[in-house]
Amino acid sequence: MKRELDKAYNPGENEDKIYKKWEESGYFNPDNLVLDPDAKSYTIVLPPPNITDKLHMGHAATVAIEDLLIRYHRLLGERALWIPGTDHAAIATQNVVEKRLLKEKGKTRQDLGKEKFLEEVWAFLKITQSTILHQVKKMGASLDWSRLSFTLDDERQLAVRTMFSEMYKEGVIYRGDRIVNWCPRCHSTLADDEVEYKEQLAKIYTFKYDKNFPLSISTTRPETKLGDTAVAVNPKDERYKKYIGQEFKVVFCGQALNIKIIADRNVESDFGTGALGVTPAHSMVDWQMAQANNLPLIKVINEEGQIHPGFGKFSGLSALAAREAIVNELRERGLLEKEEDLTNNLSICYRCGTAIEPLSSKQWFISVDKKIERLGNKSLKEKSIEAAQSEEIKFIPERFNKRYLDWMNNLHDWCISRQIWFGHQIPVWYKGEDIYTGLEAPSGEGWIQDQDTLDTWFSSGMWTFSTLGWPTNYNDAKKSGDLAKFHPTQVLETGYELITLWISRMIMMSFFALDEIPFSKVYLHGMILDKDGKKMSKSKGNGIDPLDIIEKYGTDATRLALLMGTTPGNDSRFSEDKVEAKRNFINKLWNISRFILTSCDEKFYAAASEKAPQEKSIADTWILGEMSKLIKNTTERFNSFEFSLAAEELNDFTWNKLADWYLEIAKVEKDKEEILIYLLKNLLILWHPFIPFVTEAIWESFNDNVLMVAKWPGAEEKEVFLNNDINLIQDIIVAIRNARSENKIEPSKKIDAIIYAGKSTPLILRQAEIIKSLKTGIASLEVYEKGEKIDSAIMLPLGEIEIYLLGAIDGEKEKTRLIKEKANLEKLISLQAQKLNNADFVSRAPEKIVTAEKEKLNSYEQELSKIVNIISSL
RNA sequence: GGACGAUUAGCUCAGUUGGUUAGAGCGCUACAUUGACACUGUAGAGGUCAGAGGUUCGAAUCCUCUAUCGUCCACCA
Repeated sequence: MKRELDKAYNPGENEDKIYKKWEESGYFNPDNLVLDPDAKSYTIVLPPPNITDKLHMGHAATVAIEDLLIRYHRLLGERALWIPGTDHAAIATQNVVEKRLLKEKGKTRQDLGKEKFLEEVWAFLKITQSTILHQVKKMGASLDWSRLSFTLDDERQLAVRTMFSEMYKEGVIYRGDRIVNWCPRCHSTLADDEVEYKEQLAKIYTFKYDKNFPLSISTTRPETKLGDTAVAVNPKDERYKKYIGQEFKVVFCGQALNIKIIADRNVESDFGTGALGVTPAHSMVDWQMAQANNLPLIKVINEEGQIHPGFGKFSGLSALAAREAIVNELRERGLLEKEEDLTNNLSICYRCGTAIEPLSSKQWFISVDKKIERLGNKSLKEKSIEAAQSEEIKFIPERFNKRYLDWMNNLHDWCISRQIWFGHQIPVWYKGEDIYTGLEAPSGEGWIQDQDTLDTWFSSGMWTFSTLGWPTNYNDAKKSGDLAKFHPTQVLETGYELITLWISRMIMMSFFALDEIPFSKVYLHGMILDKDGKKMSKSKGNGIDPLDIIEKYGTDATRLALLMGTTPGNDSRFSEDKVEAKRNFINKLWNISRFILTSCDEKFYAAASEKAPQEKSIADTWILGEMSKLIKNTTERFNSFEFSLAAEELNDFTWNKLADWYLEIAKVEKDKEEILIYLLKNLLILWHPFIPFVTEAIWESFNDNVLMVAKWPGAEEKEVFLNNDINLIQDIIVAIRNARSENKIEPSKKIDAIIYAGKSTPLILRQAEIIKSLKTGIASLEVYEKGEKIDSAIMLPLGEIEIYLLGAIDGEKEKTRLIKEKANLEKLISLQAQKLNNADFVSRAPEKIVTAEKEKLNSYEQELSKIVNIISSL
C-alpha cells in the first residue's frame, strides 16, 4: 500500500487518472452511494452551457463552486446529485452556424433550406458538445454523467411539448398581437433583454399633420406617423387641456388619419412640443396608450422594414427612404417647423447590430398575470414574487433579492415565439381556422405545424424538473422516481446576469408544472474579469481558456484561485499570479503529507480519522484543539456559503500552524504518529471539496477507500486552547520557575534543530541551546548567536496569543503590554456594565442582544482576572 | 433618469450582527540553505480603511452628503 510520493506534486500525471478512478467508482451517481436510509437529498443542476463555444472562466467558476458544494454534501453522507447538461441556445447557435456556413461555404441558411441547415447545426453540436463535456471533466466535476441531458433531446422535447400544451389548456399561453422587437435582418423577434442600445445622433422633426390640426408634434421617425391614431399630451399641460377628448380628421402627406387627443401622464410637457403622436403599431409605449384608450392599430412597416401597401406613394419604400420623402413633403407644404439634432438611444439587435423595428405581430405569449385556479387562484408572477418575499427562495448575496423582485414586479407577458429554425418547434398545428395543440400532430390530413420555435429560455426554464423525468415522473399531482427524490433542488448557482433571463423563468415554470419552487437557494457569483478588470470577451481577445491554465498549474490550483479571494455577487479579477500562489500551496500540502507519511510507519496509517488520539504534550493539545476548531469553522463556513473564508482558515491551519509549528515540533518530540495521521486524514477531507485531485492523490497513497466518499469529520468537543491559553502560560511559567529553582533544568543539552520563538513564527536554529521544560516538552529556551546570548524566551504556539517572551530582554515589554491590556479591559467592563444598567437599553433591546451583551461582560471579566493573575506572577 | 455595488498596504483582495495593536496572497528589503518542501524558511518595511459631517464610551463596519469607478434596469417620442 505504501507508495513513495514524488518530491513535487505533478498535477498532469495524476488528474486524469484520478478522474477515471472516480468515474469507475460510480459514486458520481447517488444511487451507488452507501447511505443512511433517511439521508437527505442534495441536488444541483449544472447551468447548461451553450453549445456554441468552449467554456470560459465564468463556467470554470461555476463548476468550481458547484463541485465544492456537491463534494461537501457527499462527504456529509447526503444523497448528492449534480446533473450535467448542455443548452441548445436556439438563436445563438443558429447564428454561429450561419456565420460558419457563410465563411466556409459561402452559403446562407436559405440556400440550404431548413432541413439541410438543421443537419449542419446538429453536426456542429456534436463536436462542440464533446469539447464542452471534456472541459467540464477536466475541472474535476463530480457530475452524474448517467443523467446527462440536453435541452433539445427527446426527453426534453417531450417535456417542452407537454408544458406548452398544459399552459395552453389553462390559458396561460395565448397567441396575440403585440409590439415586438423585430430585427429586420435576422427576421426574428427579440426578447427585451436581447435588445441593446446605441447612442446615435438623430434628427428630431417638429411639424403638424396638416394645416388644420391645432398641435405640432415632434418625432425622430416621421414615417411611422402614417399610422398615428392619436396625439397624447400631459393631462396637466395647460396649453393643450382644452383639446383633450377631441377628434380630428387630418390628411397627412396624402394619408387620411383620425386623430384623437388623449391625455397620458407619461408624456413630458417640456420635451419637444409636449405633444406626442401616438403610433400604436410601432412603439411599445404608444401601444400601451392605445390599449388604454381603445384606439385602433394601423400597421405601417412590414417585416422587411418597408412601408406596407395602402400608403400610396410610400408603399414599398424602406423606412429610411419613406422618412426622407415625408420630410421633404412636409417641408414643401410648409408644415415642417423645426429640424434639430438630438442624441438618442437607438435600439439595436444584440447579434447583428441592426436597428430594431418595433412592430405588431402575432406571437405566442406566456401570461404572467393569468390567475391559475390550482395555484390558489394566483398568477405565476404572484407565486414567484411570494416565493422570494417569504424567503422560501433565498438569494446569496441577499441584495439580489431586491433586484429579482424589482424585475418581477414590472414583468410583462413573456413572448416565447421566435422566428428561427433551430429550437423546439411550437407544438401547434393549424388547418384553416382550426388550431390544435398537443404532443403530436393531430390525425387527419392538412394540418400544418407552426413554423416558429420557442425562446431558448422556455426549455432551460424547465431545467430543474425536465432533467428529473418530468412529465413521466409526475402524474395526477404526484411525483415519483427522480422527481420525488431530488426536486426541489437545493441550490441554483450561476452568474447574477441570469436573474432575469433564467432564474425568474425557472421559478415560474416550476410553479406551473409542480406548484413548488425549483430551488431554495440562489447563489450568484460575480463575473470573472481579466487581470486589468476588463470583461473577458472574444472580440477583445483577453479571454482565458481554463484548459490552458489547468495545463500549466493543474486543476486544483485553478479552482482554488477561483474560490479564494472572491465573494458572492462581486466581480473578481483573474490573474496567473494568483493561480501560481495556489499551485505553490498545493505543493506545500503535498510535501506536508510526504513528510508525515515518510515519518510514520505504515502500521499507523489505519488510524481513525473520526476520533482524536490521546494527546501527550501541550503541543498536541494545542494542535488537536486547533483541528477541532477548524472542523467546526469549515463546516459552518460551507453551510453559509463563505467558501473564501473557509479556504483561508484551512490555509492558515495547514501552512502556519501545522507546517510551520507542529511539524517542526514533531521533529523534536517523538511519538506523534497517530496524531499526525489523524491530522492529515482530516485535513485531506476538509480540503477535498476545494482541491479534489491532490487530496485524493495523497489519500490513495495510504488508504484503501476513496476519499470522495470518506466521512466528513464531526467537530469533537475538544478543549480549545484559545480559551485557556492564559492559564496554560501561567502553568508553564510556574513550571519553569520551579524547575529553575530546583535546578532540574539542564541547560546544556545540544540539539540539532530547535524551535525558536521570535514574534509569532518558528525558526530553525542550529547550535543553539535549548532548555526543555520538564512539564511541557517545549517551553523555554535561550538563544545564542556566535556564542553570545541574544534572547531568552518561553514560547508556545497558541493561536491568537501566540508567544510570550519573558527573557531579560522582553519581559518588561511584555509586562507593559499586559498592563495596557488590563486597563483596556477595565474600561470595557465599566462601559459594558453601564450599558447593562441602562434600564432603557434593557427594556428596549431584544432579549437576544441583551444576553449577548451580558455574555460579553462575562468574557471581559474572565479575561481580566486571568491577566491580573499573570501580571502578579511576573 | 432609477436601482445596486465598489473605493482598505505598491498590486489583487478578505474583514461574519460596531470592540483590545485592521489581515492574507503577490511584490519589495535583509538574512538562511544537504534532512518534507526554492513551488522553501525567517525577519522586516509598507495603511488618516476615498473625502466631509453625524450617531456611539468606541466606527473600515451604522446614518447623511460629496467625489471617482463599475454593473443592471428604464428609455424621450
